Amino acid sequence: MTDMMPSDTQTVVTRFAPSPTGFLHIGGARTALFNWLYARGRAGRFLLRIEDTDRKRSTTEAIDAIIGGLTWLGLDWDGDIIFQFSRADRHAEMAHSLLEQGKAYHCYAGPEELTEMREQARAEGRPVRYDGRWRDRDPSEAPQGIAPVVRLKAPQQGETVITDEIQGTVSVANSQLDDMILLRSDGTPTYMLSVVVDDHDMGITHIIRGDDHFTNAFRQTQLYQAFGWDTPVFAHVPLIHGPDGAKLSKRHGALGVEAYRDMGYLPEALRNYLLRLGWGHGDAEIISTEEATRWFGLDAVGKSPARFDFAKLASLNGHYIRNSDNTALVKSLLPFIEDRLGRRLQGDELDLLAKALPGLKERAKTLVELAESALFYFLPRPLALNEKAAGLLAGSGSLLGALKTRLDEVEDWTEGPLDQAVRAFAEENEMKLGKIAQPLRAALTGSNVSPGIFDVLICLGRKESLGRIQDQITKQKSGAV
RNA sequence: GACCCCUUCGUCUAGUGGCCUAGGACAACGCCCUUUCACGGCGUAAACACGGGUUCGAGUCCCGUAGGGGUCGCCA
Repeated sequence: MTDMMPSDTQTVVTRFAPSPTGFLHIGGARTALFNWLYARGRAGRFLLRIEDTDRKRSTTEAIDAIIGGLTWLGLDWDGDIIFQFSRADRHAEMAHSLLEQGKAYHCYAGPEELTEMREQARAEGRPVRYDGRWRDRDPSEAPQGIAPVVRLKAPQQGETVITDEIQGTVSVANSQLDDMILLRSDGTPTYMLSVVVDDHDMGITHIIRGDDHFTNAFRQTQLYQAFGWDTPVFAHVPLIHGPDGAKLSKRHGALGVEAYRDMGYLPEALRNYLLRLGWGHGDAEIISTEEATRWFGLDAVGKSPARFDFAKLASLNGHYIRNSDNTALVKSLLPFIEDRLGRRLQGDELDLLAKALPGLKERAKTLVELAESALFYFLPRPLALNEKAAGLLAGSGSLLGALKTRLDEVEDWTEGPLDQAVRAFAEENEMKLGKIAQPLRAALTGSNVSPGIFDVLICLGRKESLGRIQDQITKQKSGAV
């Protein structure tokens, strides 16, 4: 394995090469992350290439989604984005040079003929592949009026070996590989040709990609050999499966990274989670970007597929939320709150949010949860109560009234005096603090769950707190009569 | 079907022949902390797919079986 590595003096160049046929899904995001980490940790370059040679399925929306996803994740690439289709002439030119050298040939078998060939092979239980029927035919036999494709004249004897940094050394008999199409009948290059030429021209030293490309590596190796080029280092990363163990595909639960953003996950949490999916470094779980670039290597990437587990992502996300800088957190949280509130937050409300955030962020696993837990601060009086809060108040009798009388006397609305007043009130009534705090919490927040009660009292302020308590007293009285 | 790959607690993983009566994390459960919920602390339960070898000794090496996955496009 080691002797296949390029010499130490060569700079590492990796690339992420998605096809713009949909959003940036979670597997692609991890592939991008691994490539980014590998290059960044080795003072190398990380390039982005959009594989848009399928003109029918490539969309600008998908390109935007991929760029947006990478940007949100914080994975920056070096230089300009390469659009593969813009290099089609170069790819075709290389195919023609192979044709001239007799290493490729024209094939006149049309789509129907090939389908028929495959169906028959399948029916007879034979391997399903092109049988090379035009490989050695004389050009004079070419039928008129049919545009041919160009196929590689691949070796039929021996075997093709790839040395993969993750999968190890694997060989396949050349008899298993058919002559791949290089140029379509309209003269445009296929993926197989384009990747090889681009990876070579871009000076890619390490190809880190999903395991679904593993068998492609054999065909690509044959192409590298036909061109007389050295192969880059291959590293095929096992795929990510869904929670049920089935393949995580776009139609089976795979989501775009923007969906994770909308669910309230932080990019640093998603990055940390993705990094640990299929890769490990001893017992390390919470891994900073700096540590990740320092530690990441292909030798520690596992060989088996991993299942996606939302619970662990959520746990990591909670950690990153708790440890977020408040100013930055407010910025990412604000859209979630305003979206739920249906309006923008005013200046003094922003101050309130900043003040309340430390108490709030302790208890949320996503920005969605965080936003919902913050909502009560901004809702107008009188507050609607959830079921449990209503139950707490119903069972508290005249407690609120007596408590309010006591709180009315507190002029210095800060933790010390408030704490003192409420505790004194509890002692006088021979009640545990919880018996008082819970109804108070219900009146103040409309819920049975919230940050510490003194924190809430202070953030809300004297006037608003007293007002909210009075609302419930009034409601109780009217209800009693 | 053919070719190739994979298999340690429910999940992600540590483990590269003796340090393993298999470690960590998430989830679960219990206890503590406590004004609720979280956080935090402590603890419990939980795995080397199976069968053969090799070896003084195997989770670690080899073979087979079973299960899972990937690929087999004029898609990428």
